[in-house]
Parts: sequence; C-alpha cells; structure tokens
Amino acid sequence: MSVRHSLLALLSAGPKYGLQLGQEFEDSTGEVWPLNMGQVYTTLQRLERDGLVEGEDQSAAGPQKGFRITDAGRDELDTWLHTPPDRWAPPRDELVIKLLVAMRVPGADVVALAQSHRRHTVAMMHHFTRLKEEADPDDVGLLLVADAELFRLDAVVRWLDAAESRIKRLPTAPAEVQAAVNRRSRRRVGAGR
Amino acid sequence: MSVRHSLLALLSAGPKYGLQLGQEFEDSTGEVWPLNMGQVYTTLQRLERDGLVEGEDQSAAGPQKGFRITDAGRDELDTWLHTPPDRWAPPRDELVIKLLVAMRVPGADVVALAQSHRRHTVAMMHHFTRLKEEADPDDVGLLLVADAELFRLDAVVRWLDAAESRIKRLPTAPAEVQAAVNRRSRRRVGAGR
DNA sequence: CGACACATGTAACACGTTACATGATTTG
DNA sequence: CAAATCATGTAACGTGTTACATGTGTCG
Repeated sequence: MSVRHSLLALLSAGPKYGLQLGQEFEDSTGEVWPLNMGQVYTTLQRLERDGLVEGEDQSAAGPQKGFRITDAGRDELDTWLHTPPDRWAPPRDELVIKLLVAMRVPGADVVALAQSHRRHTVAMMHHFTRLKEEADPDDVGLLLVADAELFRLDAVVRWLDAAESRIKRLPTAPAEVQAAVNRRSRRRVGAGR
Repeated sequence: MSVRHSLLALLSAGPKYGLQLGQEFEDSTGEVWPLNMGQVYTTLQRLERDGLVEGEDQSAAGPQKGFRITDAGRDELDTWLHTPPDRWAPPRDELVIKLLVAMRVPGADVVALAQSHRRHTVAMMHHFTRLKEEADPDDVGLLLVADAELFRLDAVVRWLDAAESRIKRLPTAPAEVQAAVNRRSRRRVGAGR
C-alpha cells in the first residue's frame, strides 16, 4: 500500500502527471528504492476509480495527463500518515523465516548458515556506510534511507548473534537441531479458521 | 517467496499434506506470523507444476493429499537457504516511506508525526517483551521471532530519533520542510528505463 | 527524416489476503 | 443423525514485477 499513498502524498503538493510522480518518489528515497512506471499508471487508474484523485482538464498540451488530489484523497492520506504499521502482523522477515525453517531441515548446519548471513549483512552495512559518505549532504532522502538501512542491518546482526547462541544452547547437537524442533510441535492441531 | 520455500523446507523432513504444512509453519514462527491455508494449497499446486514437489500415491486413505519434495526441490531449497536477501533492493519500509513522503506534504508536521510513531513503536516493544516473558521457554521459534521483532523495533526507534534531529537541522522551519525538499529535486528528469 | 528522449499504457504473471464452497471423519 | 472438526480447494481482488507496445516532441 506504500505506493498508492505515496502518490497521494506527492499529489498533495499540487497536480502532477505519472512520470513526474515516479521521479519524485525515487528522488524522495534517494534512488535506493526504485519504482517501475507501470505500477504508477495502474495505481493512478485505481486512485481515480476510487475517487481519491481526478484527471485534469488537460485541454491542449502534449501526452502528459495530470492528476489532482481530491478531498477524499486528502482524508485518506492524512489517515495513512498517522496510522502506524500493523502491530499484530508485522511484515514477514525473509531472513528470520529462513533460519527458522532451516532448523527443521534434516542435516542443515544452522549455525554455519547464520554466520554466513551475518558476514553478508556486515558487507551490506559497509555498502550503505560508503553510500552515506559519498552522498550529496543535501540529499536528505538518501541520508535518511541509508540511516534506516544501517539501523536495520545492525539489528539483523545483533539478532543473528542472539539466535546463534540460542541455537547453540539447545539440548541437541547443532546438526540435529531439527529433530528436537520436530519433536515439540503437533499441539494445537487444527485451527480450521 | 518466503512461503514457497518454507514449504519446501518443511517437506524436506518428510512427506506432508497441506494443513499439516500450514500448522508447522505457524508453529515455527510461534504463531506470530499467521498463514492462510488458501495460499498453502495454491503454492503447493505451483510447486508441483514446477517439479519441486510431487503428489504421493495416496491410494486409499481419506481426503489428505500428501506431497513429497523432489531432487530439484532440494536443490532449490539449498540455494534459497544460502542466498542472502537482495542487497540492492531491500524491502521497502512502510514507516520510512511514510516519513519521507510526509516531508513533501504541505503543512505536515513531520517531527510530530515521527514522535507519534515513536511512541507506538515503543508500545510494540513492550508487547513483544511481555510475549517473551510469558512464552514457553522451550518454544524456540516464538523466542527467536520475538527477539527479531525487538531488535527490529529498537532499530526503528533509533532511526526515528536520528531522523528527527536530521529534520530539525534542515535550513527551513519544520512546518515548511517540504518547500525545501521540493526545491531540490527535478534533476535527473527522465530515466525512461 | 531519423534517432532519441519523453510519456503513457497493457499483458502476463507471482504472491498475498479474504471469503466462500465443498467433502470426509469423528463424536455426542 | 446432527454438529463439529478436519481437509481441500476456488474466486475475486490488490499489489508488485517484467516486458512489451505505442504515441509525441525535439533536434541534429
């Protein structure tokens, strides 16, 4: 839902057309989070269908098709800005899932896997650190996104360390961790929605 | 892509059927990341179509339809386990985007917004802290997921603080931050893919 | 004119969610 | 038998990606 509302936010500063919105979005995120234009146009169509934006007169002019935010759109935007991300269903973290299910894979060396991912995460931190160093100091968007990534990656490293020691503390030998995990389970069979 | 590969991981410990896979996945994540069964069945269909799993004989028996992982499936699983999350397109963080685009919304008080989200994030940390305290100490999955969330939320709080001071340091008054942000932009017009 | 950048779109697909429909098995 | 539970699926929709198609405007 990020793109949909981001377009509303950009339109709240005045009418724009598709390509312009795509560029401003990428500018806002310092080009770290690219956006494909196809989605911009389909999202604009849905926003118009839902009455959150409306097409401009456009009378003459070239191929550009401007959009203006509506009052309903401003309401929606305001709500979104103040709504915190859902706490009960935080976004599934791919790396966390990877390690959790690896514990159920027979023969998988989860500790080695964690260390491998840790090395890669540290490498990513170097990348974003350099990105910050080389950035235009006025590019607030890029600096903020790089900050966010660095804090996030730091949390990943800390978690990998904590996970490693938790896993090592398990009653079974590391290579057969899954056996223990498999043994405990099988309660709460059948939720059925 | 998490669900697809998680199912492969669970099947690598032996043949299973749909509902069973759904339950084991939720067990693995300590019920923090729920999974809807509909997706499990459609994913299994795609996995079978792609030759990563195959249906079991099933001859007699009830409605249960077992699946077995194939050699191709084991290869795919192994690759996935060792592949780090893509570094060049990290998942878009909704909260980060929210603050970034809010800086372009005329009249938006970004600092107040950041503080509001900070409060909510701290509340979420309390929630997961309590979850850990009340958890079965043998439920490694739940403990690991709670750890991951706590580290992640801590990073969010740190980022919000850093972002707040960065925003306050901007040349323009907080309430008109967007004006400055709008002014700088509009370079690199037209990438055209 | 021809090449290139600007600008908008569509098609096909993967993944995810919600909601609904349908059998089979157990058990009061 | 009836109701609950177990188990599998489908339909409709939103979101996101990739790739392709198409038109317009400018400029050498």
